[in-house]
Amino acid sequence: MGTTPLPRIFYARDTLEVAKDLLGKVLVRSAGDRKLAGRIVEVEAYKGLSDPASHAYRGENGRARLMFGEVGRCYVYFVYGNHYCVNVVAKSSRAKAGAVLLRALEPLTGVEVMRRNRGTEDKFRLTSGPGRLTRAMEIDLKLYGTDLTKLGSLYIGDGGLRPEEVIVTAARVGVTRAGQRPWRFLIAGSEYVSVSPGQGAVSKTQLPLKAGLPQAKSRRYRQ
DNA sequence: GGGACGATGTCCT
DNA sequence: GGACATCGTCCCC
Repeated sequence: MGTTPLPRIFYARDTLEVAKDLLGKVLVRSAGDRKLAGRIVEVEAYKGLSDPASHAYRGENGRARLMFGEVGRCYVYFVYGNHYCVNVVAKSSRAKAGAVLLRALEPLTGVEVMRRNRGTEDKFRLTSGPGRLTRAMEIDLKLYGTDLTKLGSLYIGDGGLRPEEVIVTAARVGVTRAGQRPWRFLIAGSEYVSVSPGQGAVSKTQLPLKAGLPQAKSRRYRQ
């Protein structure tokens, strides 16, 4: 699992569909002789020109230009003077721009390096948040524009949901410019998500999530 | 050219 | 629950 990069056609579909299908896939960071990897458990979709919360909302300018280009590349940006966030460009052929923000991972490979990078031993907090996961995985602006469909310093490998896993749909986090659009998707019951739907930050004792939350159909991407 | 603020995380109370 | 770190962008002088 996670050794073959997803092909470009995976990303050439509706942004919301790609977002949901990215759950369970594996983000891989190769840095020198090190390999860091984590399973994607939480994402958010940003729909370009029709989405006031998207950096692409104001048009094809500056850093956002990338979201109007080739799908399957990564859009990295810097926020709050402290953190990097990583997105994947994904959109149907009709859409002008679109991207999926990676919000949380389940650490798989290189956990000790991630602990060092994050300065904490708590495995549930190493990669449970967009800023945390980039810190753990050593992702910054140098990787802006990296082609994630090629075996390289950063790519997304195959994988999928386990049969019992269900996708939960929720409002996006930290978004102030668009009304509450239910464009956040996470794996129900994962102990590695950032913010549980309708609650504050996730702590170990609040988990696992159980049924009763609004849900989207669980589905698998066919290789 | 400058000021406000953000797709956040951490520490403190 | 709230302050604040800290800087790239955007938007409006």
